[in-house]
Order: sequence, then C-alpha cells, then structure tokens
Amino acid sequence: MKELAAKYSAAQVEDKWYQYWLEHKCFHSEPNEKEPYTIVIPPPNVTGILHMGHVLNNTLNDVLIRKARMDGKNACWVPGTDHASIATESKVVAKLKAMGISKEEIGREEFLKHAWEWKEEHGGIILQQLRKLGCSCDWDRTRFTMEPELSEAVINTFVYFYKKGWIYKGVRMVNWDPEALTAVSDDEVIHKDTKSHFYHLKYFISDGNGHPTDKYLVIATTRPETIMADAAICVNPKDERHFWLKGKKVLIPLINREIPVIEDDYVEMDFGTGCLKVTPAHDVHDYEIGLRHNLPVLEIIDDHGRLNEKALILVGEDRFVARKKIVKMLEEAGNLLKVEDYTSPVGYSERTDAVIEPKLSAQWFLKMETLARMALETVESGRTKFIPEKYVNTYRHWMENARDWCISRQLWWGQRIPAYYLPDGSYVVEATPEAALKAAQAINPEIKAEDLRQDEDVLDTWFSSWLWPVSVFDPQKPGHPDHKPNRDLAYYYPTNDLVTGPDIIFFWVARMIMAGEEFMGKEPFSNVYFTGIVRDKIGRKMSKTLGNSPNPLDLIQTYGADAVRIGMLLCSSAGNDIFYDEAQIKQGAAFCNKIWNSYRLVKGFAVDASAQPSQAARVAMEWFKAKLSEAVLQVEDHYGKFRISDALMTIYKLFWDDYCSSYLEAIKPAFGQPVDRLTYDTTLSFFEDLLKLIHPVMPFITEELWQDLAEREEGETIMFAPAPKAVAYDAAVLEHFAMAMEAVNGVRGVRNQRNIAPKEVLTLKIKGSAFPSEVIPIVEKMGNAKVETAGGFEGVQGVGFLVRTHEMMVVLDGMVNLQEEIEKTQKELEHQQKFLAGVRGKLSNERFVSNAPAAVIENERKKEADALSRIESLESKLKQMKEN
RNA sequence: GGGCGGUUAGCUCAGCUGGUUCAGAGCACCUGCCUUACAAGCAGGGGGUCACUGGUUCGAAUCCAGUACCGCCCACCA
Repeated sequence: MKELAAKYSAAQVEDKWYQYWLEHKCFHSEPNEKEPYTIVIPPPNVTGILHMGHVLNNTLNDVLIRKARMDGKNACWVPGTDHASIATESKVVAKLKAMGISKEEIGREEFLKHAWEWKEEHGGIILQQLRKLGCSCDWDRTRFTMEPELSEAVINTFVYFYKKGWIYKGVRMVNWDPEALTAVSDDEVIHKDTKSHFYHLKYFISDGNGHPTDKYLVIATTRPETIMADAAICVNPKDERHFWLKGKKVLIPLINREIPVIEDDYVEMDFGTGCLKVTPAHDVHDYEIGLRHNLPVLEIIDDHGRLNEKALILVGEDRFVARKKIVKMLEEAGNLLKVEDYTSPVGYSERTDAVIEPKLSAQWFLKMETLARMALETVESGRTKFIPEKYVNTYRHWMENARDWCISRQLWWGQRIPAYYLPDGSYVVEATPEAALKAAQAINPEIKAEDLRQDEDVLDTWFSSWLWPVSVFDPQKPGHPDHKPNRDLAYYYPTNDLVTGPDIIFFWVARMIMAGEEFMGKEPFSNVYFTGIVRDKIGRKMSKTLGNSPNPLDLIQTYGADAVRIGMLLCSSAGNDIFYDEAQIKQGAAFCNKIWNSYRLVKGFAVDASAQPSQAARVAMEWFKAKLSEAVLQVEDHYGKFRISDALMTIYKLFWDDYCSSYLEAIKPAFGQPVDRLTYDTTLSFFEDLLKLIHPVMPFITEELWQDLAEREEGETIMFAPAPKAVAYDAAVLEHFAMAMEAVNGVRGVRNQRNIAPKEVLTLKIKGSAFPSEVIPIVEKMGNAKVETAGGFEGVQGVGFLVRTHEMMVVLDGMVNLQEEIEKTQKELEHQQKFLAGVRGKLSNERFVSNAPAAVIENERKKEADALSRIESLESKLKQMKEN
C-alpha cells in the first residue's frame, strides 16, 4: 500500500482512469441477454465547445447511465454531434469572408469542401471535452447527423413523406433571416417586445388622374419604409368614419402611385386610425388580405433586407436606414402627421438575432396535423413521461396548434432536398439522381440526366435530428417503416431516458416523438428529464457577451471533474434554473477530500488480529449497516423520481455525517492502539459500499480508491461493481443510536458552554433504566463520558438536559451556578406546560376526537403522556435544586 | 392578449394526495477549537407570522377563491 497524500489531487487521477476505461472498452455496449438501458446524447453542434449547460446536461446523463450499469443493465450511451446548418454555415461564411471570398463566388461544391474542412478541424472538440468530464459514452458508436448513412436516412424520410402526401412545396410567407439568408421555421423566431414608433401618415385622395386632392386619410404604421409596396388601403366595411372613402383611390406619398381603398373585416376599427395600409409582399396578414382581394404583390426588399429598385426611392438602402430617411422625406413632403412611441412584439432570428423579414417565397413544408396528434397522444397517455410534469401543458398547447413545418433552408451545409426539376418546371422527388431520372423519363422519355436540376435548398437540421434515436442504431429504418429493424435497433429502442433543456422541447423532443411513432410505432423514450437553464449567481443567463460563463475545462483543471459534477448537481432540481456558483464546486472538491481522508484514516489503522471489537464498535457496526440500508432505499427512491440532487444529498450526508462523524469516530481506536480485524474489515466493506453508491456521481475518485482497496485484476472496474442493496434492518437500531447521539450532543453542548476540553472525561448520569442500555458505550465513547445509571440525582450538582423523556445530567461538582440552572429548568418547564396545554386543548375538543383518525388521536395521547412525564421530572429536579 | 408555473431561513431549495413535538436540508453566518484522517477540517449555535387577504376544516405551509409580485411558453392588431 502506497503512502496516501494528505490532500486529494484530482489531476493525477482522472486522466489515468479515463484512459483505463477506454482501454478496457468499459463504455462499449453490444446487445446481449441483459436488459438494455439506453440514452442518446442530445447532439451538440459539431463545431461547438463545451459550456456550463452541456456540463449540467451530460453530468446528469452520465449519472443515469453509470447508475444503470451498476444496477446490472446493459447500459449504452450513444454520443454524436449535429451538423447545425445555420450555425456552421455562418461560421464558414465568416471565415471565407475574412479571406476575401464569398460563397457565391466559389459555388456550392467548393464551399462544401471548406465546410467539411472546418468540420474536420473544429468538429468533435466538444466530444473530447466530454471525456474530461468523465462521460461514459460508447465512443465506438459516435454518430454525426451529416455522415453518409444518416444523411441517407434523412433523404429517405423526405421521399417517404413526400410520397405519403405530407410534404408539399408552396409559396408562402415565411420568416426570412436577412443575415443568414435563409428561411427559418416559426419556432426559430423569437418575439421580443421592441420599442419603435407609430408613424401617422397622410395619404391624399386621388382626383382620378393621379393628382392629389386636398382630402386625405391617415394610416398608422411602424414600417414607413414599406409604403412603396402598398397595394391598397383597407378599412372595415362597418366603419362609418370611412364610408366616404368607398370606391376612392389614394396616392402613395413620395411616389404618387395610385392604389384603391378596399374593405375587409380584418381591420380593427378601434386600433390605429382604422385605415390599414396593405403591403402584401412584406406582411403576413397583408398577404392574406391581398389574396382575398386579388391585390398585386410588389416586393421592394431584397434578401439582404435592402430596398430594391422597385422601391423607386432609397434604392439600395438597408431597411432600417431607409426607415429613418423616409420619415424625414415624408415630413418634408407634408405627409407625416405625427409620431407616437410604440412598443410591439418583433420577431428576431433565434440564430443570428436579425429582425425577421416576412418574405414571400417557395418553400417546402411538412404537414403536422397527424404527426402532432400522434405525438400528443404519446405524452398524454403517459407512454412518455415528462419530468417535471408541468411541461406536458406546454407541450399540449404547442401540439394542438402546430402549424406546418417549413423544412427547407436556403443554405448549402445540410442534406440537399431530393427534388429534381424538369425543364418544364415540374419536378420529381426521389432518393437518388438515378431514380429521379427514371421517374422523370416516365413523364417525358426524352429527358436526360443533364436536363434535371436538383432543388438548391437543404433541409432544416431538425429534420435530421428528429430521427436521432432511430437512425443512430439503424439508419435504414427512417423512411422505411416496413424495414425490419436491425439487431441494434431492436435491442436498444425505445431508449429509456432523455435529458435535455426545455428550450428544445418543440424543436427536438416533440419531433423525435413524431418520428419515433411514425417509423417505429413506438415512443422513442420513456422519460424526458428537462433541466433548467444555467444562470450565474445573480440570475443572468450565461453568455459570451456578459462574460459570466466560466470555461468548464478550467474548472475541471482546478477542482477536478468529480468536484465540477457535484457542484452542478447540488443545485439542480429538475425543471428549475440552475444558479451556478463556483462555491458549489468548491464544496464538491471538499467532499472529494473528505472521502480521501476518511480512507487515509482507516488505512492508517494498525490491525490486531486477536483483539475483539469494543462495545462501541459493535454497536456502531450494527447501526451503520442499518443506516446504509436506509439510505440505499432513499437513494433508490430519489433516483426513481429523477431527484438526482436529493439522491446526491442523501449520499453526501450519509458519508459525511453518518460514516465520518459518527461511525468512524465510534470505532476509532485510542491513539496508538490497534483496531481489531472484524472492525477493520467491516469498515472497509462499508467504505466500498459507499464508494459504489457515489460512483455514478463521482466516477474518478471512487475508481481510484476502489482500486486501492483490494487487489484488482487488470480490467476490473468499479463501473461494473453491483450497486449496494438494502437489507432488512431493525428500525429500533437506528432509533436507539439516534438517542445515543442526542445524549452525546447534550454532553458536547455542556462542554462547549463551559469551555471544558474534549479530553476531559465527564460523568453523565441517566435517570432510571429505560434508556436503551446497548447504546451507552456509544454515549461514553463519543461524549468522552462515564455513564452512570444507578441512583437518583439527589445531592448531585450538574447541568441537566432531556433526551426524549430521559433525564440526564452532566455532573459538575462545584462548577454550577445553581440559580442559572433553576432558571433554565423553570423556562423549560413552562415550555413543556404550554405544549401540554396545546395537546390537551386538542384532545378535549369533542370534534377533534370524533373526526380525526385513530392514529392521529393516538399520537396526541402519546404526546400528552410524554409531556407529562417530562414535566414531572422537571418539577422534581426543580424542587431538588431549590432544596440544595 | 392567451396559457402554465412559482412566492417557505441571508442564498439555493425540499416539504407527495391536510394530522409523526413540522417548520426542514445544504451553503452562508456566529462562537470555540491547528484534538496526530481531513482548517477543503472538528464541536456547538442563532435564524422563517411558510407573499398577502379571505374561505373550507376539529386541524392549513399543504385544499379553494381573490390580490400582489416573479418567471416561462405561445401569440398577426397594422
């Protein structure tokens, strides 16, 4: 046995054991006869780096997977990354831009080469970082959403839904991100209340020849830069104020284009001026009004958010610059009536934070109706449970209102939509160009391969990640519901638990459920555990710009991965946001050190094979055995309810308070004395159980000590050591020990108050013989006191206290201020009398006695009896003290 | 605007379908200790009208209603 350092050093331990686990393939899983326990990782962005949110999430995942492994299940945690089309593409675009290259210049193929290079260079860093955290992922199964097999799955899925009639292409108003230059789905738009202005503009009535009369109407708009695209002015047909406008034409300010006044119920009479400018090309509702009234669509904003030549004025200006300028022009032209401050919700792109521009364009959509209905049923029926449950409401609301999913993106990094256009503009959808050619030739036999043009768009990244729980095992399955699942899929699917943030409940969780139900006819996981968002100490979200996000790797470097894991878990109850505080990680590090030193203590004992355990040691061993079982049951219960931080706290207290502060102190031999064999062996076996109990949370230090505990075979690991099981125990054992500790606390309290050194042996008198005698050795050992149960307290001076109903006194001849003691006792007596009065009040209440359950009444009677007994002894004590 | 959740100690939270001497935990704080495993430690201690108001009940932190504040999700009033 090597010398153990006085402090635990994580740095020297963690990499060593991670390597060991890798070398012995401890994380790898293959289907076998055991029950599977499966988790698929929420795939991080391939080019992302580890942040505190990942740490929280993956720590939880790892705790669950390690727990399952020790419970004897065949645990499989599939890792991987997501290609994150918008995020990655914009990074590559930025990089090229720095080199003076634009993506249009080099074209799709060349661009993708750069993108793949980028991916190879930066991709998977995050997976390396997860290793530092101790994550026991099956790295042999690492997947990437854009690897060939998974891309094929995505394409097959597209073709499948297209042929099913659920995918369609349509010209719609979509959310256009002028920075990323792509459409995004409704879910990727974040509405934020934004301060702006309400501009009241005069539109003069036309005389019929394109000249203004002196009459005018007033519209109110937040977007004056779009007036050049106006197609009409709309009023409510019931609005008497505007009857005179019927059939009139008005002139758009500045450009003097004539537009009609139309009527539509959509316009609210009591909002704004009751006159609405209709701009079909740049507003969703206006577009719909336009459809109803056959209005022309005039688009004046280009993809970058700049005014184009159709605007006639301010051409080339950015929309926000144009807004400022046009306001001035309107003012000068006499069209600006007034400007009000106004706050309204504005849509921002989730990815780029650019203000979303509603834009009319041809996009691909997936019908949600049936999928949403199925996926709602999965959760409502409880086949998939949400933890915490409150998210079911959120989920239901979304599922009941799900709109068709815009799945096309005007990007290159992603799976390209397998639609192939014929020269006449019609198209076919097939998984491969060959199949597409065949299909096209069925329409027109003349068609050659080079006549076909594939759709330029790629698919939304979520359109690949929604297949994740299926495709990581069997990429052939999605898109082919009739395909017989391969061995892996049949064994590992459905997965057990999913741990993720609530921010992607719709993006990802809901859609995985849809895909799982559609292709497997079964939910993809049994439980979804939603973590909170990691915030800083004062509640702000962690962000790069605030600089309040620590680098997890630095923390691991400083405190060790075990400490970081503990720190995150300590404050993480499900569904609550996490207020990150480095102090918690320090607490974790302190715990590591505590574990380390408790081992050092025991390992430092000299063992005398012939000696017998002391009385105190015998009692302590019996007690701790029971205590351990009790804790195991509690821990199991907590895990079962996904109360991971509670499970951790239970173990933490078991280790620190019960094992270290109570048990070890009870069995500790006198200085320089050996310990007997039985006590020694039992203690180490308790310690081993504790290590196993904590291992899922603190994998490294537990492995280090477990390996040191005994000779282990090469390749053996605590990872597969069976978790400690609870055994039947006698509750009285726990109860009596607790009473002994209360007596000990009483003695210690007296010492503290009177500054009596711990080394000085005291005498503790216990009145009567009812106090459980078997734990008296504990009282003596831990209180460093001699216990006397014989005889009364007559003529003895000391400080008294009560343990339950047992009267005790620390003998302190000549050191007691009698008056003080009398006052203290008097106070205690009054307290007890009040308590008794309360209990008796209840018991004398007719309605309580007749209504309350028998057990409750019984308990009240016991309280009464206990109080009476205490009062009696206090009174006699008082009397005695006064006589002295 | 609609919906959901929350408010318990200085901080972060637990307290399940009302009744264990129910007001708890961890951290922080205060006091005393460098007692030969650990000062990243040991021993002891203080601290809360359970947001507010009313109701139901023999009994409410717990159930109901309303109020206030906080947070989240959804949402097209220009």
